[in-house]
Amino acid sequence: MSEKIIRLRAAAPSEEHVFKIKYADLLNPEQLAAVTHRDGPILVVAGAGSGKTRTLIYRVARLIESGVPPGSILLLTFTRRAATEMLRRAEEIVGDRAGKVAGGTFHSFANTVLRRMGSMIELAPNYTILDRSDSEDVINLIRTRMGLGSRERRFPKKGTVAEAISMARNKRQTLEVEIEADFPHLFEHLSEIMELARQYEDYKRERGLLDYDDLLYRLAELLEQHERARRRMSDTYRYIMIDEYQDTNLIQADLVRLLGAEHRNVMAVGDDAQSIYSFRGANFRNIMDFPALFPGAKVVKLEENYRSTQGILDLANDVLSRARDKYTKTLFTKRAGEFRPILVRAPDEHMQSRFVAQRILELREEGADLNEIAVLFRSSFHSFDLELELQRRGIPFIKRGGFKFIEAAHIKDVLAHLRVIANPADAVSWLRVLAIIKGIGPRTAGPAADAIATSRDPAGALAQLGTSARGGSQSGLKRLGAMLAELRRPGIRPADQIAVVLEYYAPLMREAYADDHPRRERDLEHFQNLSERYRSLEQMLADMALEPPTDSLAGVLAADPDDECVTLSTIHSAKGLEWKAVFIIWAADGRFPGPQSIDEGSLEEERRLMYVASTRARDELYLSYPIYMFDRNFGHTMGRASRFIEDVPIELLPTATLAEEEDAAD
DNA sequence: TACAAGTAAGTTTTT
DNA sequence: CTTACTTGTA
Repeated sequence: MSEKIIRLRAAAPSEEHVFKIKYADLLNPEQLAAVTHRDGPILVVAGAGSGKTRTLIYRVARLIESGVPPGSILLLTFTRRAATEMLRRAEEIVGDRAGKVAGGTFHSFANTVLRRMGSMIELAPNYTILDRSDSEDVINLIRTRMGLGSRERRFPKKGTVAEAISMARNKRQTLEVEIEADFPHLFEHLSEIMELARQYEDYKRERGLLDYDDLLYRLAELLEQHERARRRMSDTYRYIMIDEYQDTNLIQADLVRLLGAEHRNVMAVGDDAQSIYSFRGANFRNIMDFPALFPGAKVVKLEENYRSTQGILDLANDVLSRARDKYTKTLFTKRAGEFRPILVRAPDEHMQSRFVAQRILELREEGADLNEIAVLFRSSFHSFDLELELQRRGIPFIKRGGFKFIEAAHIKDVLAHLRVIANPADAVSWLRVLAIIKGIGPRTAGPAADAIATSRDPAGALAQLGTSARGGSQSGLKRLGAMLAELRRPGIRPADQIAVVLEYYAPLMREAYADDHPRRERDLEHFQNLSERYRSLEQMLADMALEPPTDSLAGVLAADPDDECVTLSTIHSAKGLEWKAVFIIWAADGRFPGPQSIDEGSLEEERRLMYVASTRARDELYLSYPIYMFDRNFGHTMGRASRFIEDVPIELLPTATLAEEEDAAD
């Protein structure tokens, strides 16, 4: 006869006294609801400036305080910067425990997992990550090999083909559907492009290459096909948070579904009105569909804005109110202030630049920190004239977005040498490495690169090539072989490897870029400095592909990063950031929206972009455009205000015109 | 066959 | 400014 057992349950530590942080005092009721939510799916729809980041940070703190091990929290963000910044702020609240939280972009997370578990799906752990231009190089190579693009029938450019292929994958569509919908002008080449895409896939698989899309696809493949991997992931990461959910695409949503399937502890945070990445396959409907992905998801809305003054919000709301898809959100604030944004009509581009520079100097006089000022624009080249003007007046700035340091040909050259060390099967990098040598052109380099990459003994294959090669290339190949041997020295640090490459590459570069090699040499020095942080070559290469230094080339040279400086940024790169004073330049039809955004779908996205731009400002917002615009196609034309602000009532957006100062006594 | 030099045309946003 | 393609030269 067994005795009956009565089990005692531990008292639920439900009350707030367990927590050191007084959440209720620090957060509004909606934020609090999101922060104190513990288990199960939750969607936080957070308007611009509504304390979204704050909410995420306190949720991390709260989970940690509740006894959740920091290592079992995964924070997926749009950039690594965003993740590190959030975790830094969480550390200020709960101490360095927060540093153990796993965080990064979808791509970097996928990379970490695939390096560790990729062998389960026949993926060698030393794969190389192809950035966009690498992919284009591969596509170009295959195109030439297929004999496409003869004189009679022009073939689309590699960039366009790469874009179509990537877009199809990001939207989970067949190439055929994608091309028909978004690239109708490529339709006549459909069958060739499809064959090219097939060969591109094979090429990557055979040579251990992964492009950005592969990182996501192969992680999904791993999780879908291997119960064990899926279990391990969801055991490791019990709590998942995703920031900027409106800019995820279907594969990313799939990854979230797979990662959260076991425990369903998933928090998605985003704002449908700020969806600006559809060109990357993002779909703002994703955020609406979150409750369908995780039925029973709690939904919290944050609508109170803590960032901007009412005048700025009035303009932002007005821009959004004309959107085709009506959003229910209307931002409001309790912040007092009479400031109204102003639309400045400049006679020409240079006057616009002078206005911005002058106003920046005035703001500094008024006591503003230069770090609190930003100039935003639709396309990276819109700031060229302003950059010159700022330089002329000695106003320090950094530029974000646009052409990146890492994309410069000479940096890519140096990286290619390191990449063939990390992954000898990386034929794209071999191609680059070989083509640098004098006497070797594309005709020779192509097959040679493939021979080396697929060889069991790449170093031997290279040496053999050196002896059989004709003419002048022999000595070059010999030098390359010797240099690579030195790179393979066991225990060598990445920074020293770069030093070895530079010694070899510098003379070659001086010849190849005779006109401007001093500038490029400074870049290489900068690169060498960057590399000092790394202890593993693999990590450095992955970082360079996934989270390259965000400063563009111009910015690196223009300012010491420690100094106070104005930020120039594309609107895309300004996402999630805020400044005291913001200028939006080139707010002109034909630039913003640009000439390629004439269809209704992309116009809607451009409008959201204007919304994002204007909600970056806390206290002051200036929009401007030049009246006389020079256009390559139309010559000089009269500029008009961007259609997104054209109909804004003048009370919400007063205008001003620039005039030269009268010549007073000097 | 490799490559320099010259011409013509296209140019968003990013992991 | 970059890239793609042509032409001329070694």
